[in-house]
Amino acid sequence: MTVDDDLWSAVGDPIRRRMLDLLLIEGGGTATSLSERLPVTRQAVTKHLVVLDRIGLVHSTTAGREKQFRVDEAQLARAVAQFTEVGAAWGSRLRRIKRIAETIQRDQDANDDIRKKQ
Amino acid sequence: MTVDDDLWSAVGDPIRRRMLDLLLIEGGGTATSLSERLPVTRQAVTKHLVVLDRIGLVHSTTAGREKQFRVDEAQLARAVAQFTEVGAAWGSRLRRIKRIAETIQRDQDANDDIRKKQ
DNA sequence: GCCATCGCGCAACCAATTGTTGCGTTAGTC
DNA sequence: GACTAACGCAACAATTGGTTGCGCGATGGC
Repeated sequence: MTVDDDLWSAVGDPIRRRMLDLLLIEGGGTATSLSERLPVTRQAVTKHLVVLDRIGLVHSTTAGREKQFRVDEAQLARAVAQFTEVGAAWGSRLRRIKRIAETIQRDQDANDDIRKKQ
Repeated sequence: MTVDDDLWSAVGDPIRRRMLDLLLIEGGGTATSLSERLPVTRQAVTKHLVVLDRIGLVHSTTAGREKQFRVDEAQLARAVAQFTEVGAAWGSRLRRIKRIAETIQRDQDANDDIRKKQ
């Protein structure tokens, strides 16, 4: 499996990443409910949902006047796998980069802990 | 550290990812040398290099009429850390996603092995 | 020294993506 | 039956990623 550009670029957009976050946290949502927590209009959210739907990262079910979206977990897992794959591809110098990356990640986790305790 | 949208979207572009690949493999390169191995013109590559330079993923040194670019490994490591961070954010909410992703990755690695042996 | 050429930078232009506003339609609610 | 909530669609603007075309400074063969 080579890197899937469509999948990657879909997740590359910061708004779409936040949408996936929200859908995961709340176990689903509609264009309207998502737009209330995002700095864009409902129509913009709808367009993003079309993109995510087209590549299968989300699916929708219509109930009455609501159109509920939820994440396709298997597909999202594929995306996560791509991140690690690209990360792995980076390096004959990977070892060094990976070590640095892990340090950054550890610092990050430490900061999260501090923040959590406040 | 929250996710850095600029860093992410810089690496989100497939052409820029390939550019980083090439720069890593060959230890550097110019807009012209990169464009020879990419399906876009030199001018397009230049624009991408500007983007990568602006966020510090690459640096340039001018020598005569050539402008040599090389990757900033620390910055690239930060990018890799972001991938794992986002992956972890989704994974922590859904253990299952993480498990599936790891399975996909293992399959991927296995395929790589096979390919290598041929 | 001179001139062909190589690598770059800049500007104009085109197409796709991402956002907006405005309006129409359909499904529930009173 | 009227009101409202959720949605779809269309027109438009801004940004982004690509192209072509041109000009300029550095280099190297003669």
